[in-house]
Amino acid sequence: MVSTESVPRSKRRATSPKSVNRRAQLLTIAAELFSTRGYVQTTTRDIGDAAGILSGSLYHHFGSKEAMLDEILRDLMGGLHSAFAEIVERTTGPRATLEGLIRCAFAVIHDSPHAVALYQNESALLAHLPGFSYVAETSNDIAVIWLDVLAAGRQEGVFRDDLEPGVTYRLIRDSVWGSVRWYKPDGRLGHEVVAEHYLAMLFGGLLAA
Amino acid sequence: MVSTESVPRSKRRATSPKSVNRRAQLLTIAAELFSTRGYVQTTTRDIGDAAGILSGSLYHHFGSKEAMLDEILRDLMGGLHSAFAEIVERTTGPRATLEGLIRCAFAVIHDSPHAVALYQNESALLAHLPGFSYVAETSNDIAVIWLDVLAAGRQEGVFRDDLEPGVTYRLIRDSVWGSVRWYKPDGRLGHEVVAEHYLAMLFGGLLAA
Amino acid sequence: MVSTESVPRSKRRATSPKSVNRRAQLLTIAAELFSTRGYVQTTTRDIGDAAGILSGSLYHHFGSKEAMLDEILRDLMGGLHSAFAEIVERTTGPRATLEGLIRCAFAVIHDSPHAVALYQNESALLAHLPGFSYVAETSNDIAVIWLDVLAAGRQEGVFRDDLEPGVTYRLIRDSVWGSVRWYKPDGRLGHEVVAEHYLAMLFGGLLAA
Amino acid sequence: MVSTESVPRSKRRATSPKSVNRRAQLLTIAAELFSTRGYVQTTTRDIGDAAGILSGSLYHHFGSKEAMLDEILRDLMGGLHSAFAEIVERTTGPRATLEGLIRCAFAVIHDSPHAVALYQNESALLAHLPGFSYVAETSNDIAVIWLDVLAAGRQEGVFRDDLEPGVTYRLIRDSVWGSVRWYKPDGRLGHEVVAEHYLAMLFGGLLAA
DNA sequence: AATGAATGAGGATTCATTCAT
DNA sequence: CATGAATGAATCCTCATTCAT
Repeated sequence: MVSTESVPRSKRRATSPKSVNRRAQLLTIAAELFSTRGYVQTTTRDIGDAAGILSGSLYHHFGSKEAMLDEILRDLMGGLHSAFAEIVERTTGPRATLEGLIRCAFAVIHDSPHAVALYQNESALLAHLPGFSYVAETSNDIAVIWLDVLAAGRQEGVFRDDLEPGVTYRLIRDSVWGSVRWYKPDGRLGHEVVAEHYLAMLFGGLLAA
Repeated sequence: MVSTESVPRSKRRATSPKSVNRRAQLLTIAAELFSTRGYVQTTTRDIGDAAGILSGSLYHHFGSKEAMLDEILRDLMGGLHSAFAEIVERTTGPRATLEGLIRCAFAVIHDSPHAVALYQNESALLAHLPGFSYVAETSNDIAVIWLDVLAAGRQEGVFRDDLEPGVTYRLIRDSVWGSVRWYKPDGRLGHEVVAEHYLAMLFGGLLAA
Repeated sequence: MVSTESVPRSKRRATSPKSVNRRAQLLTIAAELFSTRGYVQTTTRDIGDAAGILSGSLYHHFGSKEAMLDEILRDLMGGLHSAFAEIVERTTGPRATLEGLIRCAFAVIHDSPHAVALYQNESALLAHLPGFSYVAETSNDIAVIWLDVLAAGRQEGVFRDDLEPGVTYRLIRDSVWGSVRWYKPDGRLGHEVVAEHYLAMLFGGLLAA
Repeated sequence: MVSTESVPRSKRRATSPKSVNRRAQLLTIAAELFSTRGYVQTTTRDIGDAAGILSGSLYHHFGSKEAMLDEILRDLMGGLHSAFAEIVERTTGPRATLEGLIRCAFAVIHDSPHAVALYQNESALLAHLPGFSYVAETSNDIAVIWLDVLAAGRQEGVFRDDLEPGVTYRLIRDSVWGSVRWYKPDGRLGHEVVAEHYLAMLFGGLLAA
């Protein structure tokens, strides 16, 4: 997700490496603090302390604390949207697509737990912060993608007819993303296992045959 | 909401009835603000403004802002626990019990959306606030209740054997309580309908027969 | 200036008197500090110290340091404009009017030296501060008043024909308002004396007959 | 203004010529910024930006931001004093001398508008900045020169007897130097014209014959 | 019960300045 | 000469809380 792709290894040394790394380091630190303590509860001093610099020095890299939040969320939302869009293109059939989306979501939670937690936990804040409307907007775009899959599956008779896609989507979404609060990236329960568990339950139902 | 309506002067004297009402009024206002803006973002002045008094005057009714949060959460958690315990006693069979628990949860969301949202959204805060450990504790007690039902159902062959109760519980919990973020108490979709929808999906699965 | 109009005299004791005074006191203190140290160099702590309260307590009375500056300047500019307009109405003939304007200006400097000094010294700041455009605007309105008098006097043959009103106005204005930097309100040289001196020099010229 | 123009590489080595130029360039930039935004409001970053370098790099040329201000003002005050002294020597008769001083002042405003504006606008700051007492001192020396001329002219019967030289000096000074705020060095109104206008008004008075 | 003035402990941000590279 | 990361002190402002009236 933070990709360090095709930059010629040789040229790497020159301008960016240190500064780019520093920014990324700081963002990682900030994301973790934001997600565990909450954005407002996290002081710039907390971030500075965790990074080993003074809080004022953060402003050499970022315009404000809010700018850090913005960068974290923008990365997440952008990556999320394109990842989902790609899955829709790559798969055939609503069931396969939905499986792909769900597996992808759990993978993202595994890779960027802090950013996702931030997005999950700070909804109240984000709704009121000017300049963060793109979060809700991308959220909506993503909802459209998932909804289309659910609606198509119902249309095609793959998904049950008595379940309303709008409600179904929300219920699925909350199960999936809510897992960020209990999933441990380095625990014994891998994200693929959790995904498989959820898919089994979602598709087959809780009841024994 | 800001109302200072005409309460007969005579009735004003009785200390308890009025003050009890006043406390409840203030808590309702606070819960709404806390849940929409976030606890930290809500200032005592916000609450005072909404109640038509000055922020300092809140301290005649409550010891602190935190005390208001405490009272809101204590009411919620207590009610939740006893409601769930009662359902366990009143019902027979894991399936009926689980149905009861889920219907109850959606009903609570309908009745106390703000308190539930508070509990959902402020997890990061609550984990760090001293004096609020009871929230996590009651949370745990409740988890035990639900887990017991799921485990018993699996044992009895009512629920699928390949689904691990611990994971299942979390997935169900997040779907159910997560709905507080989108459920509209005065919308056209009643809480019973949502509960029914979820139960259908949970028990029968998403796939068409 | 802060108007306490039609409130029944009897009830007056209740709310305003203290707070109105406090605001005025604080503004007086702020104006003096602003004008002697400069607006930016004056810290809210300076103001608080001078007022005997903590800097944070200023925010009980004013929304910001800038709001204090605003109130000071708004009072000055408003008073200035209406005073000049009144003089134009009350006098007849360009010479008498100009005399009136000049005497009034020196009187204002005597009465509100700090506010005038502020206006004189912080032109660079005021030009860049958003929300303070009214200062330049009122300044312009006032310039129009003075210019009209000068132009009329030249037209009527009272003032010399070889002096361009635009330039003349600026030269007069700077002499008059510039005196705020050296005039001492409690010195032996009264503002009437200074006005008379300037009028003598302005009308008759520096050369001996 | 941001120019990094093509200076022959060969010439580059000589430490003084290039660096002297660079210093002068930077001072010019600083003077302009100081005079338009105010000294305090101008950040070293502003200066660096305008010069095309980083703020930290300014410290290769100057010891501090204050040192830049100092150099600007020292140049101005020194030049001013010697120019006035020379005029006193070169002219005969109070009237001719005063004319010379005034014409010179307007010429200086034309040549160094930013430095003069700085001196005019930052009086509050300069009075409190330690190490800048020379500004007030030279100011005083200059005042003595002008005062002597005025007093001599009055003594000799060239200037009116009813005008007190001390007050007269201040009124003249403010008109003259105040023009820095509105005079446009590249406008259609040349500084000689303005000087002539002022002299006509000052000597002959505003009233028509 | 409520007011309104004040406290005091932060918290985000700015900025001149330093220094290793 | 210039960079860019960092410092550290100061500044404006916020806000829960107290208390005399």
